[in-house]
Amino acid sequence: MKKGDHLFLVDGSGFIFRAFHALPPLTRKSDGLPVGAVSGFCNMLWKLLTDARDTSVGVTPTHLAVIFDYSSKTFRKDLYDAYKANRSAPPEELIPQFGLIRQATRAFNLPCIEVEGFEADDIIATYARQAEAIGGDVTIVSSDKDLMQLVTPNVHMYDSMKDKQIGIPDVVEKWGVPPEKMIDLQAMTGDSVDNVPGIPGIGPKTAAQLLAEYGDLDTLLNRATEIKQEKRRQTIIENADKARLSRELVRLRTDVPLELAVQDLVLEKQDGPKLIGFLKAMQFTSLTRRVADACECDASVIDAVDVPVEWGAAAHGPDLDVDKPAPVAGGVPDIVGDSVQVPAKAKEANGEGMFQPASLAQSRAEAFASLPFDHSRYITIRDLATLDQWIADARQTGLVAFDTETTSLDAMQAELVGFSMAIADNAKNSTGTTIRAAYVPLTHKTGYGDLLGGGLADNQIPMRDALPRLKALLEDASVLKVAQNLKYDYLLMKRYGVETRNFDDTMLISYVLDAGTGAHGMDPLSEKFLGHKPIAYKDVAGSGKSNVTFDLVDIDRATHYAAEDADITLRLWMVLKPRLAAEKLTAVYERLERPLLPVLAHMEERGITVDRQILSRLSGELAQGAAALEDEIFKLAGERFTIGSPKQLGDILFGKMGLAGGTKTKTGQWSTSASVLEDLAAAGFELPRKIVDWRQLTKLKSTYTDALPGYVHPQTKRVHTSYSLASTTTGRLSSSEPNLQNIPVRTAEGRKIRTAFIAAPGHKLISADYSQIELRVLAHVAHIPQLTQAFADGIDIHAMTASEMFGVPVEGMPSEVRRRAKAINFGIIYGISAFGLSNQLSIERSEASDYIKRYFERFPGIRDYMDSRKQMARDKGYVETIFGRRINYPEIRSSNPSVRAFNERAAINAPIQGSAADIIRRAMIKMEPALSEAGIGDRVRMLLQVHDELIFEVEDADVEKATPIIVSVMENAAMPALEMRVPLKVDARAASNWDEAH
DNA sequence: GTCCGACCGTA
DNA sequence: TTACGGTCGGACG
Repeated sequence: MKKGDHLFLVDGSGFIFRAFHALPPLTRKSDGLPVGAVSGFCNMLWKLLTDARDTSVGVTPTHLAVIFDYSSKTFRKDLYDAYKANRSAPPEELIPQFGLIRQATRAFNLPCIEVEGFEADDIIATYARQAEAIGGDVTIVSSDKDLMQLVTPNVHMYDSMKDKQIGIPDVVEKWGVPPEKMIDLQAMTGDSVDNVPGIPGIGPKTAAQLLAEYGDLDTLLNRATEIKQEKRRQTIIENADKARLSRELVRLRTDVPLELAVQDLVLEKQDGPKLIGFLKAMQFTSLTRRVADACECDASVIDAVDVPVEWGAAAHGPDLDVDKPAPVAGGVPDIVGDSVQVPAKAKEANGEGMFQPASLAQSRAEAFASLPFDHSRYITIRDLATLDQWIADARQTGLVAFDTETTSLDAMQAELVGFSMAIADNAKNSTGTTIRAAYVPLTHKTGYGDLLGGGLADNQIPMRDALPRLKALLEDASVLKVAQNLKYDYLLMKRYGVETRNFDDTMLISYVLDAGTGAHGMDPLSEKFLGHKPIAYKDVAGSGKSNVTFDLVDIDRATHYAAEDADITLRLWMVLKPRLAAEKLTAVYERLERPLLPVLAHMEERGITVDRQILSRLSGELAQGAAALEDEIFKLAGERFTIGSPKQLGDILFGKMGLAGGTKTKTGQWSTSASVLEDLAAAGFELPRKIVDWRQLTKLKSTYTDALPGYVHPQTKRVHTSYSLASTTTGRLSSSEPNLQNIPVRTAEGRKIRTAFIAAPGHKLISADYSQIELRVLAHVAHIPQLTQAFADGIDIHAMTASEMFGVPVEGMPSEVRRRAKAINFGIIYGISAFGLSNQLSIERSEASDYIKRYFERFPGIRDYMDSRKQMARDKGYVETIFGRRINYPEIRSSNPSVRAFNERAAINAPIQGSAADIIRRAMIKMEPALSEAGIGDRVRMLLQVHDELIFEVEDADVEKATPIIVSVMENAAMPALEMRVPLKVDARAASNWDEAH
């Protein structure tokens, strides 16, 4: 190597992480091997080797090496034990790519360098300084800030993904200090990702300012007493040692012992066939062609080389908790199922391969796709001997599908009328189904036409005999119970003293597999997977006026309906369960979905007390207020009309009164939404203001104060909502009848409703809510250093955003500036568009565009994140949460641009909203065991969940003990499955009503 | 009776 | 700009 030579040092380890997040996911066609980073790496290398001159580097390398980390154990770990301690395991798809990129490097005939005990950065530093000393030039192919300290007039960095060269001015522009001060700057700011402590509360801005003033870190520390700001002075003095330690951690070593001298890194000629053999193995068709053209080889005669792959992934997907044995349900029955239920034909056709999850799922789907339903095989069980036999058969096969028939859709009020079972026999039978099903009527009444009606129908097993047997079956952990929407049956049976154990829920399995592709109710699933439209409930029990409760349904008709439900449920399980393993979603189902079912059932069963007197008093006040407004509205309008009719109101405002500024809804009606009315009110019109006020009062009255008392349970005197586990696309829960997730909180008037939600006598309500959980998730998934740092430092996140974007200091910031930043932050989570933001902030579209542009400049990781989610949704048809929950977007490739844009925004939002939902799910699952371990499991009762908030009812004396446990479970909910890059924060408060606790 | 759109409450 | 559920009016049969 001599003066004028040019050494390229490629940061191989850095590239793979960066490429993984920045580039669209890509898998090898033949087997799904993830190869996105490998592809990016090969393309980048090829470009550098062939026409680096045309990139922003502008020169061709004479020497080149690719550098890797040897392992995570380095000398830094000896300096500081916690260094990189909170690094989580790399994403599953990355694992095989580490090895592949090394193999790619060798295929390119390039030296592949790693040294035990040192990071790639140290090796790069050593080579860079050596080359510089000889008089050569150096380009470090990386954009990692940790390498910026190496930049000199002769050493540049190159961000290959953005094709951007980084020199001294670029470092100064980005960090406010020249490269040689980067070490001091990083020593002060620390790095939460690598666990470099730094000085708390000092970010890059402050650090740069201090360095400008004091010159370097030592001087600063020596003269720290001169710092004017009291708080800052104190933390710097207190953390001087941490800063010195941090400096040693971030300072790169330039004395790494190297086997290959810098002269040996000379660029060799490419071996075309060798490279093509590798590229073909990776199935990179276009790069293979380009390489073949360049070296004038005939790619078609070159065989793909054998590339060993370390997959590093279990068939069931990631295990989400390492410290806990996997919950076992259905291991044995799965096998029983395989060997018996698939009709003989499907077995033969698929041969041995069917024992692989994917081919089993495939063959099951085909076997059941249109297997006919034979109702004549359904029986009614009316005697104990037959019932006992069926239960024995269920024990024998270890698997039974069941369904309850009741008098109500409300599991808290329903009475058990009968139950059905379906069993898969161990019989070889090629002529028909191998599933048999039966209905056990228990409390059917005599016909309702009977004047003496109400008596029990004849020939039913008495409840007192049947119930103990049903209990024994449902509580028997050696038998897997399968049901559709089991939470209903679980709660119902719990009220009869039965706690169902070892279960699967076909609705939840479908939800985990196919969220986003349609409903997960039994009827749609049956049509979709079994090609069968089930008997409609209303055809059995009637509808409308002639609707009867199930106990009045004729037992023969009931048998057809009920037994069919159990039959369908078992078939759905056969089809869906193997897909979990085939699609690597078992862990999501077993860790996030199934265990939540009993937790929610218990919450629903507990209910919450609402004070009916408070509500009725509020109703009176609201009625009065609304009546007064009505008079004024009619006077202003000059006529009486139905204020609640948007159609009539639109005619009055924009027709009769001829107000300007109206917009139309998509059906062509005048829009009278609150924002339209607010605009008119701001323009000086009285009527719209009154309408807005009237709407608020009547909304509160009709939706809350009038409706809630109707949900008070006659026996428990409490309100029992119902949570749906499977009705959102993102993994959130929903609440209905009543919806307790939309109780007002924003206005003072609305909050009064919350005062009616009270703790039982001698108890308090504790409300514990996550602070900014979605923005924290965003910081984590998109790797936004400023956000991560701000959360680590406990800084006001919206103010920080405003400060970054508008250059306004946090202290004394006008509230309007912060408000805008806040709207932008939320916009980002929602998949921002200039149109949406301009609406939200009532500003021009062009101004909103500028904001977004500036945001992306300030936080470039955000744009990368958004692009990568869109790309993933397009490539794979789904995106996923940090715990692997999958959300499908079948319409992401729609030719309709607005449909497509909508799906893209949703695909950006879903991983954020869904990851937050997964986190609180984990907290809920862990809550009862944690409280029990502390000895207060039976005295602290979780009642409600409102997306980022949990509400508990606790005996007065236990509040002090319970609160820190609740907070800790919530804050640590992601662990140990996942170490987040940002801390989670939970605020908790206790009071006698929900308003004061919140 | 049942369905749909408009509107509005929550995170 | 994301995700929900409930109430109302009004049109349909």
